Amino acid sequence: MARKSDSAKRAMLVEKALEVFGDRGFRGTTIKHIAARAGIAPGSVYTYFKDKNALFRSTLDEGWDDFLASLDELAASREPFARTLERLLATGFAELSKRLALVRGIVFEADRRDLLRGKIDELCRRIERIFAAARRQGTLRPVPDPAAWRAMLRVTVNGILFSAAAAPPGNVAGELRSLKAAVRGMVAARIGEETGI
Amino acid sequence: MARKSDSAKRAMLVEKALEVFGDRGFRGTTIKHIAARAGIAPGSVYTYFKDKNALFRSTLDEGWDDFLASLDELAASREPFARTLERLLATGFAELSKRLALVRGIVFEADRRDLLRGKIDELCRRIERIFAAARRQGTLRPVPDPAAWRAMLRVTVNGILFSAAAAPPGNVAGELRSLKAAVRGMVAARIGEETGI
Amino acid sequence: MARKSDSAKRAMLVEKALEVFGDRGFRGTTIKHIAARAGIAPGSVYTYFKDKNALFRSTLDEGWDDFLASLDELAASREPFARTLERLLATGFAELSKRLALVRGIVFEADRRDLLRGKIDELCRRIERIFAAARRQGTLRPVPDPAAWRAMLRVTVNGILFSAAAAPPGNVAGELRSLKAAVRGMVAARIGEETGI
Amino acid sequence: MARKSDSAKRAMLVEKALEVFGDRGFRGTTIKHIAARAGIAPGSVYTYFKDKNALFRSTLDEGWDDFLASLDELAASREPFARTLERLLATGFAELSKRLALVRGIVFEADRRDLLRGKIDELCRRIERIFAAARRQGTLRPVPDPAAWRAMLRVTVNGILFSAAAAPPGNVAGELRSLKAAVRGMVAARIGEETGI
DNA sequence: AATGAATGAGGCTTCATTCAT
DNA sequence: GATGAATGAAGCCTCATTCAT
Repeated sequence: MARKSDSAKRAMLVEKALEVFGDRGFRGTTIKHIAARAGIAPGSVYTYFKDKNALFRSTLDEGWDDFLASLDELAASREPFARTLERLLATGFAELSKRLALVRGIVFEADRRDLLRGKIDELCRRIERIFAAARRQGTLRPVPDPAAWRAMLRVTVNGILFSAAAAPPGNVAGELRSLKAAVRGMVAARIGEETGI
Repeated sequence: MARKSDSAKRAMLVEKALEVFGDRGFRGTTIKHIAARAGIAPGSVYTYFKDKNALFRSTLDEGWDDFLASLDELAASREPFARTLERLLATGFAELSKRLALVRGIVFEADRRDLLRGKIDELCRRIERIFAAARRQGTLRPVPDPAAWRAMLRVTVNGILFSAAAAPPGNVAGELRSLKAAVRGMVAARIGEETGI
Repeated sequence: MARKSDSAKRAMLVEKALEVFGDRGFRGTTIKHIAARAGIAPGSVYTYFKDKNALFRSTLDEGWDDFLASLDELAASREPFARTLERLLATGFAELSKRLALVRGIVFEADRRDLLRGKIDELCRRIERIFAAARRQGTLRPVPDPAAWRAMLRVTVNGILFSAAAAPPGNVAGELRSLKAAVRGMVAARIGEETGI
Repeated sequence: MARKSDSAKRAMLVEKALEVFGDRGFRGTTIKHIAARAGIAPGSVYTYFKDKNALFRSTLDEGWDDFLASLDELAASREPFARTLERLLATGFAELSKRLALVRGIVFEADRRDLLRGKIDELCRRIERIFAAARRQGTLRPVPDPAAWRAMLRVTVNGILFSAAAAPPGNVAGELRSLKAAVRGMVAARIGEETGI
């Protein structure tokens, strides 16, 4: 074989691409930008991806899948729901911090609203699943109007993602911290009711 | 002074530009698109705006100012806060519906996060003012932690705007309705507490 | 209106494009080549043609149509066929000389054999029509096997076109002259028989 | 000397390259296409050929030489010319069928008119030689104007090659058959005269 | 002021060729 | 010798902007 075996290079490329897409959006990003960031020649990008679109898609899909997977571990436990919630917040915001570029990539794409909605729907479904598990296990009370509940969830999730995506580069950590506090506050009250505590 | 017809044409141009920017984003929109929508020649755009950026900025600034202005009338009244809130929702969502393109223009621009944050901060400040007025007038209880309250407000506002911006073109009205219901639900509980009713 | 009215410029562009396509073939020709030959900027080509393909098609179609039209005047006369034939040769070779680039454009395109066959079929049909008219008017005898006759016509037409297209740039005129003489010789014998003289 | 396996691989490469060049023309063919067809890596092509041009040249030269060689056997016999002619047609069209890709490669290359003319001149010379031999042996009458005769030959040969090269992929065999019939018809008459039969 | 053709920089992508393995 | 990833020049095309009319 020639040179390195290089699925590592593909991964590296995805990672770098994600950074640039996150910074500049799809249209604002050029193949040259990405290649420069990855330290390769522009043409080499096409060794790994059919075109700019495929690279973008792979970038989002793969990152988002990892993101979602990180949430699934939370669904199984039997602990009091307040603990599950705390872990959800911890994991969610840790991931958010790690994948901020990804979230920006997802969030800021006027052209691709479907992609965007799809991704966020996936995320909401995962979170719902965590709550549903807790309800099945009796650690959380059922809600009277599931559709309304789901709508609220979506507004909140969108609010978090969008707020995070828009955070000023200089103070991302601070923003995320205050965001997390706010969300904890928002949810705490409602969950308080729902758990009947 | 420019003749009346000129300023009318400028306004028309802003309006049409807003539609296109809302549909396709900044980079996805060409001067030709806008000119065609406005029924003028591409070159004529430059009679009214220095360049594409200036047009975009004017478009957002002016539309957003109108949006904000529509909220200010709500700050002055002495009615029970539940009523003010209802009017806020009514006005807010009516405007959202009317200015969806604007919101999309604001929301989907990775390059311009500052612009975006600025606009949304303005909006949050207006809404805060409405609440503050109600608190001064005693129709709403004070909050214990204003910073946390402000953070929650921002998450919610972002959530609404982003959800609205991402609504599928075919069913915007439906989405906005369910969004409004969700928000009413979210706020109702907290306000219920806060108003002490 | 802006600048010149410019359907003249389109025609000029077609003409220059034809030269370059004729010299270098479709793939060997770049938009830059054509633009340089026409004295305009590369981007300006796209004012008149959607893309390189459209330019190529227009180039061939329009030139070929003119070519064919020049032959149609020959079909109507009642003179002895030897005279018609002479005029056909005169016109045909004059046009061939004038449109050599076009013929090269038609002839040398591996990718586009259909286009090529189509064009040449059109041409053969025109020539057949001239012969058919002469047969109807009794200035030429009928042929026993029209299909075979048509096949021969096609071989001859292809032979002429291809020979002309392949002529060395330095001595096109000489080649065409000797080609014409050869064709006259080839046809004379057969026509001699067919006319019964 | 290169090992046997090497020269076999080179030959195989030439053969496959010919197919692809014949299908897609010089510019339309990529080294990758050829390598894939030959079942080797793109880089390996450069072990056998300096560059794409050299491969193309070798491809045509070698194939064409074989083609020409197949005609030379016809020049020596003492049979009546009608028989020689029949064998010429048989061999010629059999070879044409076998080497259609080659002929297409030769025919459709606007850039390389010299190459093309050279090849076809070689071919015409071989055919002339066959006729000349027959004339020397008295099985065919001399022609009064050899230059004119040569010109006719060239038109006919070009016509055949070009018609064959342009044949629709779906019906090559049929086209060649009808082409052969046409040529037989064309030549028969003249030869009839020339042989005095 | 309005027009829209013209411009040319810049983006995406292809592909002949090289060269580390 | 073989491989195929890497390279980067070069091609097509878009589009913000200019400017002659």
